[in-house]
Amino acid sequence: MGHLKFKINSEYKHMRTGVLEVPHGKIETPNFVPVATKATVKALSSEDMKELNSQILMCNSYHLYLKPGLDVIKKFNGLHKFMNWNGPIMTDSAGFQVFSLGFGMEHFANKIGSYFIEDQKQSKAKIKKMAKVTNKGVWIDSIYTKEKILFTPEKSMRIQEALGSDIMIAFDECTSPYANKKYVSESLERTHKWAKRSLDAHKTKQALFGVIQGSYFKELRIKSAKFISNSDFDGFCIGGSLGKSKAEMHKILEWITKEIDPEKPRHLLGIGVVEDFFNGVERGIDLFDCVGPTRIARAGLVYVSPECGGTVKNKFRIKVTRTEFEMDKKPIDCTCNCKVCQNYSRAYIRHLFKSKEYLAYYLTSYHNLHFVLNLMEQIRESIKTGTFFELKKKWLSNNI
RNA sequence: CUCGGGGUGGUGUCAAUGGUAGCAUAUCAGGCUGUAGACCUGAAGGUGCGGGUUCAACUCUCGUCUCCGAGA
Repeated sequence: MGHLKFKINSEYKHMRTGVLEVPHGKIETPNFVPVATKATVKALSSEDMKELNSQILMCNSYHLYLKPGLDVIKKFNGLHKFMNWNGPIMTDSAGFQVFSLGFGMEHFANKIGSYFIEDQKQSKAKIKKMAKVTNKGVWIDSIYTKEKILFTPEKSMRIQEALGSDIMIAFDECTSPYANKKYVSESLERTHKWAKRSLDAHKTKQALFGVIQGSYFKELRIKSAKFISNSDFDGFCIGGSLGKSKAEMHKILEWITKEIDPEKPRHLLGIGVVEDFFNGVERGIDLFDCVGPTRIARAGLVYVSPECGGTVKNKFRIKVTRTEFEMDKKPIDCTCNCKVCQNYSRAYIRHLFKSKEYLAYYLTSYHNLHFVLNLMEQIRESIKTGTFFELKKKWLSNNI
């Protein structure tokens, strides 16, 4: 067991608020973990993240192992000094790259959206998959060279030790949403063996979370939840494909949370749009991470509160690059008190995008993260005061 | 005025043997859920003008307008 304390303060139905304490600080839960894959939240600095009251960041083993490499990070005694971030850091194991650079790259699938974007034509470029799974580990190509690197549970642990994260994640196989039950079942056996190997290779006091897999198969999800919960992990991650619809994702979460130790923190990997926060928290999720807020920000998509009018299709966001905002003096979000909304207009931000000015990415990334971190704070507050469902209703009026 | 060389989407293009007008960029619109991708997908948009030859003209030809260069 690593250095981690998790204290649950209040519970309301299946949801709870708590404080997760790790060497570099405390994290109030439920909370959102901004993703800083290559030791930076894209377009933002560590000082910005502090200003945004982000309580933790997530970095990535695969990417940092390739660049700058462990020698550089060891020179700084870990990521915290290297990236000038004093707060908690969790590190992903490279398990997601097994999917994203493997099946995902070959089939242009993403772990959630693949079912919902089938009507869209996919890129014409033919890309070969860059990951090959074996029982020993996974051969993943470098994205920079053609070099093939074997990632194993032991290697992932060594990388994460060098990164010095507060919370490590066990190396797993993130399976494709298209994988059939036979494959997922075999993969799950492998992931469970790897979980044991990660625990055996765990030599430091860093906390270690195990990953529950099993795709959308009830039997496999429950099996995985039991197995990981009975192992000596400090917390749980829920990974992999979460079904073909939001309804299915909610069911999967319910199967899992019933089986796992309620005293330990639960992290839902890679999930995080507005409705997911409400629906996840309601089913007992403590932490979310997601690239969504920062990725869509760089394409001009910015979050808005329901009363500020999103699009018909998605009432939580607008595309600030649209012609209709050319003369718009209003801030991105009429209720937001972030520094971007206090100081800049939609028209100006639209102009920055049209001119390809870097500031565009900064302002929209900043706002989107403020938005989700602020929303999580509201959710925490609502659990404490027993007003969660009122808040949920205000945001998701039509029961998403 | 003379001689020469040009006029192809908004822009660029020594892209198109007389035979489906291509590419880039800009524009417009979608999309992105443990970040390969400040990207991907889609749409709209053109042969300066007028004749002639031909089954068929951006392409050959005549005229005209216009731009560039040189000369007077």
